[in-house]
Amino acid sequence: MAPARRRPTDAELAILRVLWTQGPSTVREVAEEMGRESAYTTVLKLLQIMTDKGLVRRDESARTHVYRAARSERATQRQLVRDLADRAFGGSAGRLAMQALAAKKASPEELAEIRAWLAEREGKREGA
Amino acid sequence: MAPARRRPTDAELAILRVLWTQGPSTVREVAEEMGRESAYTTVLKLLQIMTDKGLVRRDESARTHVYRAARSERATQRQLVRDLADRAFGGSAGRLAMQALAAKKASPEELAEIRAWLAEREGKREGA
DNA sequence: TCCAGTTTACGAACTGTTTCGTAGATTGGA
DNA sequence: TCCAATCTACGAAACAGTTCGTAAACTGGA
Repeated sequence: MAPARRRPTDAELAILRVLWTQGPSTVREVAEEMGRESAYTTVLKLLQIMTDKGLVRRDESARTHVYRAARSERATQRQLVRDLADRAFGGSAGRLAMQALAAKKASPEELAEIRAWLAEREGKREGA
Repeated sequence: MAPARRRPTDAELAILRVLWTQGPSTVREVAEEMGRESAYTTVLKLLQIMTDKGLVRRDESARTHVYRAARSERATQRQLVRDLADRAFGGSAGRLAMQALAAKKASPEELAEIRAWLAEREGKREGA
């Protein structure tokens, strides 16, 4: 069977964030982008481990390997949200959303987006 | 200075969930509630560690100690949401909320709550 | 009093994560 | 060709989290 998908660790997530925003990158590019907080070989090792785990894919055609995220930011965020909902909100993503809105001021744009989303959903619901 | 507050680990969160729903409890009560998945002494050890970390408080007045969560479910949820927003959503709790709504079907009640919350906020905004 | 049962304390093993040093391969330019 | 720079691979240490066995303290009832 497919291996259970564990959530990315903190260090892994930090790297994935770079890959999502910068696109496919070399070890050096990732390390550079992460500032001087972690040594080059630390980033390398992480990327190697992440390759084994299937979190990133590696293009070895050139001497300097190029890594890219195996799953989209979107999909990973979903996974993490689900996971947190299960662990701390009794599985209710709705309650999680509420807390998220209450926890930090969301920008007007975000609020508008959410309203739009709710409105669209409302429309569907009426149709049913 | 105050020690940095790390987020509760998985096992810790599982115990906190019991304490939040059952109220102050003994080791045995917690262990019982968690089913037979973890041995009694595992729960005990966790609660001892959590006491050191300040995640729970221990009443030692009786021979059998009674533990209670040090922080409310609400506050802990907020912390976890903030943390996840920082780690995976560029600090945007609003985007996290969006994903939460998209990730799993929220119940009609939850959606209504969110609408109400947004409406109230809308009112405040208009006043400004 | 004595014992069986319950409790806390402690330590140790095991797993997973993170860190980075060192070694060896490869490359391009002087 | 040779060297300096750059790269990957690997191992090991440091650390955190989780699990549970064992031991010792305490309690209440026979």
